[in-house]
Amino acid sequence: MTKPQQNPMRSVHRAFQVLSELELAQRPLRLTDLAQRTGLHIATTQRLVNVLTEHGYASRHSNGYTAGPAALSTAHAFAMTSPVRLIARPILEELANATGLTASLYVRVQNSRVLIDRVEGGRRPQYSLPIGERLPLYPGAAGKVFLACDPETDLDATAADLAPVTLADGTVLEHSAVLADLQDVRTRGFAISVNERQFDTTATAAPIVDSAGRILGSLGLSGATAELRDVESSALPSDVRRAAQAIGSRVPPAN
Amino acid sequence: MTKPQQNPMRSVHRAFQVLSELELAQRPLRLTDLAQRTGLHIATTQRLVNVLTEHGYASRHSNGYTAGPAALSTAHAFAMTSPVRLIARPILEELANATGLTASLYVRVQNSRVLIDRVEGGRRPQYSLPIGERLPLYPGAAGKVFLACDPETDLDATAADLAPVTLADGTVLEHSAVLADLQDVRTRGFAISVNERQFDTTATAAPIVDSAGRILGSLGLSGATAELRDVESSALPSDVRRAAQAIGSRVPPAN
DNA sequence: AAGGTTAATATCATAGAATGAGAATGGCGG
DNA sequence: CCGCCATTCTCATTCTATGATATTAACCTT
Repeated sequence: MTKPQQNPMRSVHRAFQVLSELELAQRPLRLTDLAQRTGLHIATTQRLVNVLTEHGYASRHSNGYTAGPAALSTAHAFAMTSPVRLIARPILEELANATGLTASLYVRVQNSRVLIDRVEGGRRPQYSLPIGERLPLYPGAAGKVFLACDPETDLDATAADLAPVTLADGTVLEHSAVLADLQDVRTRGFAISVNERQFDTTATAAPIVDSAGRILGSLGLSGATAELRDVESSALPSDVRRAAQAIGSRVPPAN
Repeated sequence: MTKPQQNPMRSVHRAFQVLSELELAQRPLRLTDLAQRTGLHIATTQRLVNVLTEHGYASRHSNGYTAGPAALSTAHAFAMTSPVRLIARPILEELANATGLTASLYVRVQNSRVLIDRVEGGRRPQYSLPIGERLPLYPGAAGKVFLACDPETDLDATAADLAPVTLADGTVLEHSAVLADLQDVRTRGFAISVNERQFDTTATAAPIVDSAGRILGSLGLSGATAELRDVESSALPSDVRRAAQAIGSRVPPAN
């Protein structure tokens, strides 16, 4: 998606561009497809996927290339070493136990968020392991937080980029609605979403900020909309906000 | 570890070299450390790790760099699309249910194996999620299979590279012992390990081979040594072998 | 706090790697 | 058996990647 068409480290950037397409496709891609999607010359694409494959980040199959197993081991290393994740873990458990809801930890990667860790709250068992899932920044409480709570972000421009957005309940948000939403999140320091990204799911989220003011992640708490009719007036948002602050204060600042 | 110091795609190779060190270290590394470990110039290392960070495959913290969250989402994509994994899943469950043991699926990445999927058998609950763990090829049943069952591999040279090896029970294997072991695995078509990599763990494993004879992975079944005193004479090895063949026969050949 | 030390980033000329056009090979399906 | 599509190879040109050095920033010691 991102096309860093600048000079420096071009081939490396392109390698990750290819990898990103493999990840995005969620199905095997033929070399030609890859070349088309990335906009690179076939020969170039070929050399890049060969390197990716050699290192295990891509795999070749009968019907094309997919992401490779090396990503799994790198992900494992990340999970074992990420300070935010390690610090947040017990707090996720605490939140999930206390509320019976699902506690989730996201970090931002470029223009999306990635689910880093999750503790399911109670009843309904979890069938799929969505950890590692990549989601958009806008619809969804935990995503909005990244946009709204980053002082660097120009909310107006961002809203313009995003709009119009269609939510899971069918609502369509225009520029002004998105902007108002983001501004609201920014001033309140937390976000609430009702049936935004997933129908019948309500969530509240708050930013995890280090002492230097950088956003390290987003802490979300979600459950069935039916069970959360009174989120706005409940203590949940401030609970989440407090928990997020607790995490942030324990993570040493990046520099 | 691998140093592809050839000309083509040098910078991309180096990028993965850096990433590999980050993964291996399992702790934050400072830029200088990274440069030393990879043998690259500091300036070069810096540019590479910046690109990695920009794409989310590395993260910067107060005390150095670690692997980054993008690896998680790529890993997720891999898990959702890998044919071997998808095909093997039900068979892992079946094996684990039938035997009460732990069924594991590994694939090879360069000179190591990565745990792709696992179904725990019965009693003892699993505390850590070791999926993604990177292990050596030699000690351990599931690893040996990759070396022994690949007709391309020169067992004698491989044994020479490996020896001497110290097992978890303290045994030290010299060249001849390793060679004999590998040859045995090759002729029998499955491997057995007792207290080799983990003390008090016994395992048996067989290669997953596609119709073209390429090794796609390794299927292992493991449990406490005490419960598996009679593996050699039991039906387990051939059960595993049969299951591995079943998987292999359902995966379309790579080309 | 201030000075000394180490780490991270910027600058720049040169070498050589990366690129893309096209040709050649290899597989697959008809 | 033949033609088609995907992949791999070849090669000259250009621009990117490199590494020595200089600069800035962070850190720790006292």
